[in-house]
Amino acid sequence: METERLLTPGEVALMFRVDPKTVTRWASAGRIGSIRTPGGHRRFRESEVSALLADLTIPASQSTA
Amino acid sequence: METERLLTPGEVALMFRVDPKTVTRWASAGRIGSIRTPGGHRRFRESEVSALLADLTIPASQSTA
DNA sequence: GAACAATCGGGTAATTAGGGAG
DNA sequence: GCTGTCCTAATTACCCGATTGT
Repeated sequence: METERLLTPGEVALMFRVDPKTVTRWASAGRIGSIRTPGGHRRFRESEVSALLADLTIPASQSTA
Repeated sequence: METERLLTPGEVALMFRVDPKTVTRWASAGRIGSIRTPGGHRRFRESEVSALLADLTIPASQSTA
């Protein structure tokens, strides 16, 4: 089995440079998949977060011509 | 975990001494790389911004010779 | 059981996005 | 062509006290 690395809201917040509450809001809005602990805290799949971050990343168009 | 430092439009605007709107236009024009949050807000790589800022900073030719 | 940091939930200000006219 | 300002709507950030995780 492959051990999927899980990230906390704080970790994801650091990656996107947003508030942990914002990450929670994304999960509530269904913009990102989340896993809840028995206590109600959210965890996020590292692969999904990385993919989302990469997908939303727009490189600069080099126009040094 | 290696986390790339990201900057908000407002922070970049302060660095360049321009309006945040102008920074947004640079991103739209592809003149600077950008990362969008799932909510649509932009974030910028600190390293890229610094490099661009340094590139625009033309040091007065040292005429010490 | 106790302590600490982080996350939970809800509510309110600040920032940002997008279009338009100067 | 580029930038700063005005507008409205959406998103995000910080406030609180209570619960969860380590």
